[in-house]
Amino acid sequence: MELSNKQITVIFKALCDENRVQIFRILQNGELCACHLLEDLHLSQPTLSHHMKVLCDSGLVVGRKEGKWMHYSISQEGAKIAMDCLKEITAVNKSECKCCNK
Amino acid sequence: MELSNKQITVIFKALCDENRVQIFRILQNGELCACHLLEDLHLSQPTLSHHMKVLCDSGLVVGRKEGKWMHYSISQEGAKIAMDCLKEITAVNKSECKCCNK
DNA sequence: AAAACATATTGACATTTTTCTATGCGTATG
DNA sequence: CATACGCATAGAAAAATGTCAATATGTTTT
Repeated sequence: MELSNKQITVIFKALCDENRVQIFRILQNGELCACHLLEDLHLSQPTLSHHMKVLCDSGLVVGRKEGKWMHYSISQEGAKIAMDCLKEITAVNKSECKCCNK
Repeated sequence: MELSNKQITVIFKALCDENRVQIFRILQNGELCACHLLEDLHLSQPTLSHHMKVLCDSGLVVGRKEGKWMHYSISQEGAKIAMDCLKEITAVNKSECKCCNK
């Protein structure tokens, strides 16, 4: 995959804000339009719109436009990419310490 | 496990900064003390210290004090918790849309 | 065509985060 | 024991992020 440091930060920014984490919890019950998400969150509509953009940019959430509604859902492909990325970045190649060879 | 939204943000903040992602890449080659990390990064010593605190708070990195040196390494337990957390938060229980039943 | 509705964008402001210099603290070493 | 060394903390400035009110855009409905 070979994601850049910058790309990795974009993915995990999705999970760096409490409101966005809460949005994941809500979307776990299925696709939802923005106006219904808004009902469950103490946020203004523009703020929610901003968070949904961050989430879509991360790839962990996808939006589907239907008429005047935007339906958002958790992306399983995005989740897989994030998981692979997390696994890759936390993998250790060597365990001995270069400083003291322990 | 049942982590709070706040706790989840603390974990993934580790990966929301390019310098911190780079620190993971360096630590993949094994445990390293702060002064050696510093050589590979364009950061002041206090800034690195700040980032190492964020990383340790996330649980993805652990520090080991040895004399006047702090040795940092990627925590496999922390990585497992983060992966479980990511898997949990992106899991979908239902897939139909409550708005339009699609 | 006008009005209503759902969402996005703009611009301003507050908060948080990143970064640095200066300094403090503990440990080792001459 | 004084000095040097490695790292952490404090405090301040700059940059990024989160937030809202106002407004724009696009779609549906009357």
